[in-house]
Amino acid sequence: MFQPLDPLLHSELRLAIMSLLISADEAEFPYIKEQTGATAGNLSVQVEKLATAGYITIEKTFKGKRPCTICRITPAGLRAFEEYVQALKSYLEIGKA
Amino acid sequence: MFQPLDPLLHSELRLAIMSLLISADEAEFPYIKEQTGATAGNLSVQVEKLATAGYITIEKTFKGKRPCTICRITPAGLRAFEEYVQALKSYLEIGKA
DNA sequence: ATAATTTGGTTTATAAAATAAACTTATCTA
DNA sequence: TAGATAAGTTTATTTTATAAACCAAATTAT
Repeated sequence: MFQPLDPLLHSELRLAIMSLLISADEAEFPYIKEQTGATAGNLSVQVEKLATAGYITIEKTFKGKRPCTICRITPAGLRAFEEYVQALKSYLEIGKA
Repeated sequence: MFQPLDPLLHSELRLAIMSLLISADEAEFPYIKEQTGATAGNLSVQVEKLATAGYITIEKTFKGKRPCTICRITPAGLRAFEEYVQALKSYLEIGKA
């Protein structure tokens, strides 16, 4: 009946992060922060969780002299996102099939 | 960019409950329990939360001699669900619009 | 030059949420 | 009548989300 929802993706902020990375394919920490409206602390924690799960990668480089954290989605992350969307449909597609 | 997700609906179990009630329009506690696979305790708590928010009603009657708890969705609940689905789309519809 | 501010974060503590375990009451059944 | 089952509720535990506090380096102001 209802397919289980990946708890890692069923989170407003983490879902937003994944959504951004899918369309942008690469994004800097401050940009994600701005787009999601998250605090830096919260974002840091959630990004770390996604990386630990292998859904994204975190590259720490420099932009001139300032540190620059770049996030990218992984193939596993993309798959997980797609499965999550499929699972969600079992809750949303009312009376269909 | 991303629309906020009603935290009351952004929960696997509560979303399943709402989904059931939308298609069934009326459901008994044990039926919801069976369909969602939730424990009675968890279900009791979550159903109570939805009722407190005015998203569903809880009618306590009897079926023969045994107690029987019937849940129904309210117009406000239906609206909230629809808004939730709309909001979700801002996270899922990648690269569209 | 150095003090204050801003940038770019991380770590840690707190608040909220989900979940299950334990309990209650009443009804069947052996 | 003793034990099991049904139908929940209440309470406790665990997990999660979130924000507050912190840190280091770079920039700006005095």
